[in-house]
Amino acid sequence: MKLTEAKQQFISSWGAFGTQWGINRTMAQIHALLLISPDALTQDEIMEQLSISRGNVNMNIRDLIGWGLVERQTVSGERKEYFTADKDIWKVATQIIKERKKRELDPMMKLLGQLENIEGDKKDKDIKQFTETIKGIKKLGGNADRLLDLMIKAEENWFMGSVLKIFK
Amino acid sequence: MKLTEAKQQFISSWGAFGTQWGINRTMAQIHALLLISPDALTQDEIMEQLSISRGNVNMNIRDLIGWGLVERQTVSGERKEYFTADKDIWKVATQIIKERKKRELDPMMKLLGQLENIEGDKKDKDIKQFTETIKGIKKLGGNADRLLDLMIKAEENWFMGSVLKIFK
DNA sequence: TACCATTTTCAATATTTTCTGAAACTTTAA
DNA sequence: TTAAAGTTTCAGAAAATATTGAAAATGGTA
Repeated sequence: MKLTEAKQQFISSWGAFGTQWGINRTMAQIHALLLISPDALTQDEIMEQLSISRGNVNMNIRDLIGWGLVERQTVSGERKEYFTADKDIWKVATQIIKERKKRELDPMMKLLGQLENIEGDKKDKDIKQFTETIKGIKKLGGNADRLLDLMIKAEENWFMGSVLKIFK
Repeated sequence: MKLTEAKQQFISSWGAFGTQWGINRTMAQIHALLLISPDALTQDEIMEQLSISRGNVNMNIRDLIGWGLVERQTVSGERKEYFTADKDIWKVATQIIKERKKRELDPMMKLLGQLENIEGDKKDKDIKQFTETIKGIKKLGGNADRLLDLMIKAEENWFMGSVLKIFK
């Protein structure tokens, strides 16, 4: 397969993949483009390569920076800004986990904590089922939380090595 | 907190949570409702409790069944259909993992396999970066795949126990 | 200061996704 | 059969999201 074609496919699939995970298609595509670009790119280059507007590039880049996935670079003597993505996929993954945990899991755990104590007869089957469901989700969430923290802190080799070794 | 209020909050937050993960808000809400309902519910009860249309309930229930998260029940002598969700949260989680893996990770791995071999000079920096990025994602995907398979097959206690023990 | 290159913002627009509701269909029973 | 009770479908409407593009803001230079 030719590089140009492969690039196209990768960027477009990565965008579609992102959509399924609640990530803006363009944001995923910009990230994909930066992941496969050896050098930093300018807004104009991104606009051109993905055929999207300046405003769109600007907003999505800003989000990607907020996710800690993209960095702004300036070349001394130039006014223009360049953008790069960290190419270490393990770091990319842990960064995404870190952010989603902070943005989604943490607030959810907080909510569950508030919903744990319900007024009324503990024997009532509605109350019982509600409380048990909340408790169950909270427990799973807590475990996930610890597992993800472990991943965030771990080195890829150490983590994957240790965990997958459990198989044997 | 009163049960009615807590239910409302849980359902609405679960819906919002789902949205962020690329899951239809209503589908997540129906699932939440069934998770906290001790008895199976009919389409009409779901319509009423969530204030949504019959068509909406029907389609999302169908999807939930497709995800293996909800079951159809019939009571002998009655024409009506009842729906329940498995209340075991670990099973719910593994079922979701299983489905997402099948629907998303597997196709992605297949695509990456196709993008691995690019025609042209292996020394060219564009080709090099592209190939390395693809390789990196593929490796991470493979590890995730094995880890998730492990989770799917494991008992909660065994899995969480073994993995989290690595800490110590 | 004025000027140019570049970035940022955001109202308007376009696109995608979800939801409704009524018609068509199915099943059961008299 | 026919009817009643329930389910499914899907075209069109509504809502949610993403995108554009041009004006405003910013930064650097002479």
